[in-house]
Parts: sequence; C-alpha cells; structure tokens
Amino acid sequence: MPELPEVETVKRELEQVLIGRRIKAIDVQRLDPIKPLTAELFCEQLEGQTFRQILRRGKYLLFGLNPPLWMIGHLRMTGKFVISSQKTTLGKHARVIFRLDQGEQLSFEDVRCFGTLKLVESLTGPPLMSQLGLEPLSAEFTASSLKPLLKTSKRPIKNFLLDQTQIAGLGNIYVSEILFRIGVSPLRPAQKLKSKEIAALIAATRLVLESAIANNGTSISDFRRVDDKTGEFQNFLKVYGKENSPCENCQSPILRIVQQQRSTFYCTHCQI
DNA sequence: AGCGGAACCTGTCGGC
DNA sequence: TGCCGACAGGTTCCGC
Repeated sequence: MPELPEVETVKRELEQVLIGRRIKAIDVQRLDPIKPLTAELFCEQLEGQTFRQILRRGKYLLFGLNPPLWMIGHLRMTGKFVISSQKTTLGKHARVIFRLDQGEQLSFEDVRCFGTLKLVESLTGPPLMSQLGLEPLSAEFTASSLKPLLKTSKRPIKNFLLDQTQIAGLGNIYVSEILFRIGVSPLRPAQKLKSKEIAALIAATRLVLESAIANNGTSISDFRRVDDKTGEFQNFLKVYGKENSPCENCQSPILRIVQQQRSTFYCTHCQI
C-alpha cells in the first residue's frame, strides 16, 4: 500500500501523539508481523520502553525507543498504525496492540499480514538500512548522484525506479505519475535517459512526493491516516488507475501494461 | 544483470 | 446467490 508520502504522513501524525509515551503492555494477536521473534520475546523487549523519536527511511518507519533499541516497521501493502483510546474496540485486523501510559493504544493493523515489525539495536547494520538507495527528498538526490546509477542499468526505467536499492521510497503509483509528468515511457531503458530528462526526473520526483505529502498521501483502497481520515492526493493522479481515460494533454486513452507483474499506466503518445 | 514466476495473506470486484 | 479469476500502494527468493 503505502509509498513514501503515505509513510511520511503516518510518521508525522504518530510523532504528535507517541513521543514521550510509555508502553505498558502489548497484545500480539498474530505472529506474522513479528516473526521470527516469539510473542514473549517481542513483548519482553518492548514493555516499559518509551517512544523517543520517529524517523522515516524510504518506506520504513523507525521508532526510537530507549537507546539503543529501535522498532522498524514496514506497512507493505495493507499495514497501518491507528491510535485510539483503550476503550475503543478494535477490528479483526488488529495484529499487534501497544497499550500506552495515558489511556491510548497504538494498533498495528494489517489485512494481508505482509507488514513487519522488527527490533534492532542499530540502524546501520544489516539487513535493513544498509541496502536502501538514495532518499529522494534529501540533498543527496541530485543529477550527479543519480546519473551514474541510471547509466549502468539497461532495465526499463519503471523497474529501475521501483528498485529500493537505487532510490528508496517510490512505489507503483508515484512511479507512473512521475514518468507521465516528464514524458518518458516506462519501457525506456534507464541508461537511455538524456541529461535533460534526468534533471526533469529529479524535479518531478520532488514535486510529486512533496505535493502528495502536502495532501496527506493517496487513499485509493485502504490507505488511511492515523486518525482514519483519508489522504487527498488521489484527486491529483493523472494516469495511475486511469486505464482508457483520456490523457489530459492529448486525449488519447491511457494504456495499462504489466511490468514486473505489476500494472503500469501511461500515455503512449505523450511518453516516449 | 535482469527477467518471469511464485510466495507471503486476505479481501473485493466483475463476469457468468 | 454462488463460484472463479483477476487484481491490490510491497518485498523476497528461486531458476533461467
């Protein structure tokens, strides 16, 4: 489900309520998110801990607890964090529930059970953070850092942009949107992008991601914010999910194709 | 290197 | 109403 803007939206909302809160107890309803840890070991390490800070890297949420402990969350397709009062009865998709010290609860909910919660004592060590690529909203995301990566890759640019070890945080929706905005076909080999197009790619990536964050992300099927409100960026999508709709530039129908077993939407006339 | 396919799991939607 | 296949914002592993 969520890509960088949705994860960033969740991060900002969680830090409003979570910083300084202590974990009093944990209910593990399903083991999938915490595997391979047992419920006993997971709870034992976290109970009594206080949330100190929340960071985001790519699509990962990093919960800083009492140093050096971190809980690294990944929402995958349908994961979400929900804050509510402990008086609230949670739905059947609540997988791990953290009871906090002021009557609130943090619930990790996940229909498909792909999401993960992992405990680590360092953010630099394997297997997670060390293999993530450029952070697209950081100062390091420039033509000079991206160009050498593109030039060595023959893959279609869509596949390249989805590769988290190259750029961390883009997913299926935003890649289609970004490529439409720069007029580049998702099928074009990465190394065939011209310097001008690389510059445009960087600018469009920043613009689309920042705009999506400003609109609290995209809610197409089940992304919801921490307070269960929807994001609004779905109102600004130009190609994603718009098969057969007229392109807003040239009116020709938006095409849906499959790359890496995933839908790609684009305009064959405007994107070359 | 990079592709296709399957797997992880559950739910929804459209067609017949 | 019911069944069946396709599809879903992600990642990883395996074989070619």
